Amino acid sequence: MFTIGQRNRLQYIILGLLGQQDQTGYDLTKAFEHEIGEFWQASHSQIYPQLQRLETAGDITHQDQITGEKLTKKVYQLTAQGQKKLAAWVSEPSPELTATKDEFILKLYFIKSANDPRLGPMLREQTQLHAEQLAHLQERQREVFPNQAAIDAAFGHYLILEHAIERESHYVEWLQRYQTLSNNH
Amino acid sequence: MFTIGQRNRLQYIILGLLGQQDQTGYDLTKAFEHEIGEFWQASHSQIYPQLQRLETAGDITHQDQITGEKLTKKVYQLTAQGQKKLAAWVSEPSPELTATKDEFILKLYFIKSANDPRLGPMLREQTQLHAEQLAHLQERQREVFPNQAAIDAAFGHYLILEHAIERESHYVEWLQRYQTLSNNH
DNA sequence: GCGACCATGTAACATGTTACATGATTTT
DNA sequence: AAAATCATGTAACATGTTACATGGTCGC
Repeated sequence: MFTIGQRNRLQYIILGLLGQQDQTGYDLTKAFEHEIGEFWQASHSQIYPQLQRLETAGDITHQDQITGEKLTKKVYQLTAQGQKKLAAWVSEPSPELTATKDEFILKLYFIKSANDPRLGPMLREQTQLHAEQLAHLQERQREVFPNQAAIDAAFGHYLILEHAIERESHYVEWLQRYQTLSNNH
Repeated sequence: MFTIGQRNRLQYIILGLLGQQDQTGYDLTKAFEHEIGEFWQASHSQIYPQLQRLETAGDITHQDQITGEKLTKKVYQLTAQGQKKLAAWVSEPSPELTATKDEFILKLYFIKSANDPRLGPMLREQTQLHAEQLAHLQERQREVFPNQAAIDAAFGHYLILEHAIERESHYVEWLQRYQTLSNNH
């Protein structure tokens, strides 16, 4: 029912990011940390080899660019083939459900009784965590989408940020609903 | 911010399942397919080696049980050490956010305009998918928790099923909110 | 000159998926 | 007798994380 699949999504994300603007592996690494870090993660040790493979496959090319005296950066850009590949991926169906591997949810599964003394502290800890994440996402929304023009220019990003905010908001609400249980810690 | 970490959660889930009742690797495999498939997945090729490692570590033991003429099953059970390890894991904080790697969300990120003709079909496809999942979860809830006694006996499971239902319910609602966009397919 | 950051890689290891492999039991 | 299911494993491969490794640039 849930298939993650070995589908190498990373390559498409890189293509998508390069579709927005030419950039280096370092820039892409930063983008994964800040720009889309809420939705996908990848470290530079995955990104650099993947860039090499994409170039070999003919989906991207690069120009060397010198900074200062001799620091050589590789600025990557999509080829026509890469653009086609990206568009094909986006248009393709996504018929698979996502497996959310949430450790807290898993631990809850093994809590048998509403009177278990561990329940209260666990719920409080998660409320704290998700309330912080909610605040972070709301801050991001204010930052990235200060006006309608920003929304119109990156509508998909706006949608998924809104979705993430609502999801966290619901998560916190659900946690708080049972917060009063076992307040004895 | 999001750390998945190489924490080998599988071992704890196996301990948790064995804590509920002694069973074979085959039974555990089935449990991952049906019982907790909504929350975690693992295939038999992960489970059997992990059982061997847990036994070597002294967290579980097994008795051979003969079925029919000569089919030998290994029925695993927790040791006192395994029980301790399980309890320690549940009590431990879970301070890390879960990275939800949802391919559809990722694709949306690269949709720049509300007028993109791909948007409507994508939203409809996902609505279908998540509405089905929602129905499946609701069916599970009716099946597993037909009365208050069932809830009292597996309270954590009840909580996470409720959470998953509400999450899917919100997901569908959010998708439908933008469903009217680009109805030209 | 020093520290923070820019910039690019590889190595080792852990985890997860798909395929390969075998044989017994039960149901139709 | 055949098909479905029970039952247990290994192998090959893909993905993802942490650590190792190196050197340049920029601001103070």
